[in-house]
Amino acid sequence: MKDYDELLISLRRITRAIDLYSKRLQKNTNLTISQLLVMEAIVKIDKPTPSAIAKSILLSQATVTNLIDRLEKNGLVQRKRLGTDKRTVNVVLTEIGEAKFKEAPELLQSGFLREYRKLEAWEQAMLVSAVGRVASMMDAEDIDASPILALGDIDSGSAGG
Amino acid sequence: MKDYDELLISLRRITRAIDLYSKRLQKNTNLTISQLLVMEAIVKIDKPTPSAIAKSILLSQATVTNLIDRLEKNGLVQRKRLGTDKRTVNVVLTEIGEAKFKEAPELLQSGFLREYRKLEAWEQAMLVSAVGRVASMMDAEDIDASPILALGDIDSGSAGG
DNA sequence: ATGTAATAATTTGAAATCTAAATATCTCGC
DNA sequence: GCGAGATATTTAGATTTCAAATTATTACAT
Repeated sequence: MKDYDELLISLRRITRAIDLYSKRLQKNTNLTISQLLVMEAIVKIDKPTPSAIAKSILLSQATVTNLIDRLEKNGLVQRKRLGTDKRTVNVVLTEIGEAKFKEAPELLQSGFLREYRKLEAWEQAMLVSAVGRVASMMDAEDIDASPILALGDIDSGSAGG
Repeated sequence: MKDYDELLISLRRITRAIDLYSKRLQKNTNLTISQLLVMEAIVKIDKPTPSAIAKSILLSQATVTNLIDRLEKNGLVQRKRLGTDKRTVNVVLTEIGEAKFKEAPELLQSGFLREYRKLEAWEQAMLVSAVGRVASMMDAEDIDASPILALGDIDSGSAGG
């Protein structure tokens, strides 16, 4: 039993719940949370390029390219090279995309939102702050990464997988 | 701007940090967090079968099968049909697996753990409790999903995964 | 102008994850 | 012993995600 076991389990529950919700969404609307996030970013950002979108929703550029591929294939967005710089791609919603986006479901489970909205303001603030704190501690630059590397390929010999 | 935007962003930061850590681990040790969780479960559980492992680490059976495949290919675990019931598979660590497991890295970023362990006990408890609460709210049965489920299949019983 | 470095996007390859379907085995009633 | 239904596992198919390698274009220095 590690001192962070309970936390780890809670985090896995959260991750899993989000994933399952995303998959349910896809089944019902043919859109995943990530795809919706991309669409939201397209609407929000001034001149939405893949890299700007990636930065705004915390995904890598490669992932965003992939998501845009899917959205484009489904006719919801379109790539256009508008600016003078021919490297950059601008992504816009098609009419169908706009329509779908307007009636898009929430990005968190309705069950969660119902509970969350029942809470007192101070309780919500407390949760938001706690989760934010965990996030900061999680994605901070990991200085101690070295000990891991120092063990060095614990495995330098074995099978590649 | 939605009322849960900040929370959503924090959750994405956490998810991403975990994923990146897992990938870094794989690069250095050829093991991911999920694979380590499976190994941990094998050690902890009495007669570890894929389904028991899946239940204990909150993954679907299919995912665990996949992870065991990978571990087996790398020589860290072995499948054995020990019991009288020939359907069930028992998973055991090989010697190599045991050795690797002993020197396995932590399941959360060292940077996070360092920060976490600096906190007062009450602060840790507060974070654990807050994250646990979010998890409960997240993976609770989603009653409002009814529009979807109401079609006839509340799935009483089975399936966990 | 020409070549080198930087930037934007995409492609490639690998892993995790799910549901649903397929396979193998077991239990129970007859 | 045999068939129906239950249980354990695996396979199939899809998506997300990343790093690294590629491709295309721009910016800068000589």
